[in-house]
Amino acid sequence: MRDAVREESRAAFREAILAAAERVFGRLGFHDSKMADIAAEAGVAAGTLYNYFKNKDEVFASMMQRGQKQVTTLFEAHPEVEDPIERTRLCMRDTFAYLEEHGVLFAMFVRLGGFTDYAQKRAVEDHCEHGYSQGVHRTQAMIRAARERGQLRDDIAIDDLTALLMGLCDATIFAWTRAGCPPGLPAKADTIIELFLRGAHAP
Amino acid sequence: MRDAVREESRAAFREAILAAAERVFGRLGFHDSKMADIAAEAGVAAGTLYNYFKNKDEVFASMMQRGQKQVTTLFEAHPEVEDPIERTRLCMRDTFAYLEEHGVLFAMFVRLGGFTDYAQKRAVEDHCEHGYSQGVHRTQAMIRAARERGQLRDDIAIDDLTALLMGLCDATIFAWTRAGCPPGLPAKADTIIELFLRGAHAP
Amino acid sequence: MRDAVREESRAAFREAILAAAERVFGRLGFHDSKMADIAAEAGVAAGTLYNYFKNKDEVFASMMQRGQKQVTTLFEAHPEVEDPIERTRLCMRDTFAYLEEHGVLFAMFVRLGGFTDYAQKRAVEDHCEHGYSQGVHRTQAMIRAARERGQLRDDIAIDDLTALLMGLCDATIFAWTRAGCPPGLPAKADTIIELFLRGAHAP
Amino acid sequence: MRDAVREESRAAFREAILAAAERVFGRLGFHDSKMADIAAEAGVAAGTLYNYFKNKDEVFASMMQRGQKQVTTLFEAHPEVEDPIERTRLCMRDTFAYLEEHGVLFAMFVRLGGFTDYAQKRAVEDHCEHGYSQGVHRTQAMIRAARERGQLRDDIAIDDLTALLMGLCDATIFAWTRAGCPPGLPAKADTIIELFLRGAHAP
DNA sequence: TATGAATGAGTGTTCATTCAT
DNA sequence: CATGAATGAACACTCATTCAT
Repeated sequence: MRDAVREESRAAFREAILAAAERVFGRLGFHDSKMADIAAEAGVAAGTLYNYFKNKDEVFASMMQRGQKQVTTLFEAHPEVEDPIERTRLCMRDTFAYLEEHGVLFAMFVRLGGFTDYAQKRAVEDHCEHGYSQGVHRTQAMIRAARERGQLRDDIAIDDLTALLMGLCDATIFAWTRAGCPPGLPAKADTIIELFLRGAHAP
Repeated sequence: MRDAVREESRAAFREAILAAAERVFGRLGFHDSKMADIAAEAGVAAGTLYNYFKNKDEVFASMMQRGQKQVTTLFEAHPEVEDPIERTRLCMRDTFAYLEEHGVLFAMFVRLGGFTDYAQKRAVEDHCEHGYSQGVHRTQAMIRAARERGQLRDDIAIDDLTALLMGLCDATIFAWTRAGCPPGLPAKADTIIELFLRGAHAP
Repeated sequence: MRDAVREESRAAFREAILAAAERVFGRLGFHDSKMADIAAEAGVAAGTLYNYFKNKDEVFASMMQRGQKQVTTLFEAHPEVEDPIERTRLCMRDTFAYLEEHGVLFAMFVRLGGFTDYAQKRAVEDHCEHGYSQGVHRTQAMIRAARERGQLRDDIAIDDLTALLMGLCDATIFAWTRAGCPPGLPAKADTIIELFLRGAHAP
Repeated sequence: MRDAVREESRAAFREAILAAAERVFGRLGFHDSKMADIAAEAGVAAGTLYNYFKNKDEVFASMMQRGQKQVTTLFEAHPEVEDPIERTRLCMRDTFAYLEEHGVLFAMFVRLGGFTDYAQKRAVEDHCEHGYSQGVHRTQAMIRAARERGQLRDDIAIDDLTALLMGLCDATIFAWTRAGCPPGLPAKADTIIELFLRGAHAP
């Protein structure tokens, strides 16, 4: 029982530290985020971080994993909706709502794997790569399913369609970031799906 | 005259340093690139860098500016082509060819402004912002022109169409990077334009 | 009565901790031995150490004192033997046997007081100094007694004779350590006494 | 020429740092000596140390090597003296004179290899081991030569004779240290040789 | 009283920047 | 102006010690 309480406390600490890390890394990037910043944001002493994580790299990697897990959950929602495109629209809305709540830069991290700054480090590259691959595979599966149902044109490679859809999301998030993260991101999901399906050409 | 020669020599040094910086920053990211690395890559002593740039930030900012200038030039080419969409396709090809030659990570920098790592730094943010804005404005102008010619649907906001097109480029570059930068990037310009115009829906 | 039991329990804890400290300090030296190591070796929690000792220095000092007490006891044995040199030989055997059982590095500590690493620290220096002085005085007393009995030459200062005998012990222990602590150290006591008395010169 | 000057300057810096390290390590031991202390003692900035040595361990190891080289030189002097014992007496005097000039604690390091504190560290253990072994081998060779000339008794193992002589030196140095390093150490060489040859027994 | 997690002062090391040559 | 060594501020990480449970 004592152990159970302790275990719960440990989990709470870990979660608090990771949430703080998400905010700080999101705000400053990997290198400019100091362990002291994260500790302060989490309301603990610097040394405490090392009771939960081996080092800074592990904090970052764990934060990434946590974010990916959360996003993955969102993207596996709505299994009751049969139409893969419609299901994707709903998941996209949920994910965008999640992004509005959580840091945007963190979203970039999830998407890009902290690309320019961190992806070189083998220690966490696998997590990032894995998270990205998951997204690609999920999207590809959806597109394949939609094509089998005759919903998508078949004169374009699946990879290109995947890139199209993911690029649309990415660009939307990016533009939204640049605009200062105004409310209303989830509604963009509809626009994305519309553009993905019909393109920009005049009718 | 003596001065002219000297001035030319200075320019050559600057150019050599920036080219070296592009390679090193592209390879390692901002923080992991040491001034000594850049100096070594450029074949000069570390101290020499400070005769041409005030500090590391300025090296980075100048490198970004240089890249943007080069890309801008490419994007202002083909003024003889009247059709804005066709002109964009050609410019896109040229730009993609440029990216194949130069470092890919550098391309990410140009596009994202070293986003996750560096954009916070006010010192260079303006350049990045400016480079990105230029891209947005150029794209918006093209889309506006195309719409005025009746080539694009008008039930979607210009901003969204812009995000669509830029996102397609971004995602294509990104996917290409992940695939290990195989030759053939320029050809993707056609796919992008096709998808941008027609969308993914089955006919 | 309750108090007596408690007192006994406290003593048992102290002893267990000091025995653990002896092993750990012997293995790693003062600075590389962490309080956590000692606690683990003793099978208690780190915080518990502080219920028995004020701090790390006191653990070390107490451990030294304990070792010296034990060695002192050995050296005060055999009071029934009249011949001081013969008595010394017997005590030396006992002490060497004790060293074979306990850590060798600890033996070095007892002899040198953790000289290069720790003797600077005033907190424990007194104990070390005291232990060493005790050894010197004991040896000097023995030599003086032997000289009074006409057993030792009198053209050499007592201090030099003392250094000779202690140096022999020290060097023997040291060489034995370097050799990997093979069994048979006690037998070296005879060689030491023989060399001490007759020297190395051919007869 | 420029290079020659620079090279000389580098060597001077290295030497100054090692001399400072000798004093500081001798005063405080390995762990309590901070890089900042050594730098201050050498009159340079902390960072400068790292232009000459990879890390603290390397500073220590280099310092040890330097000391051993110097002592080795002293011990290879007087090749013109045929009698090995007489030659050893002369070398011992020179070495004792060197010790009086240089730090005593450093002398302990040379002899013991920083035993209790540092010998665990594999990084430098080889140097220490090597230095110690050299001393052992030199002494053994001398003793063997003396025995072949019939100068030493042959009923005692060479190893034991070696331990005797080295122990005498060690103990003499140690006792001298404890006495506060009074002048007159070189003269002790005669006493050592005398005791080594004749022993302490009354005639 | 035992526990073990929180604490935070302390240190080895890096690297952008300066400057004597 | 090029050089490359000196500088020292900054930071990740350790671990003796404290204290709530």
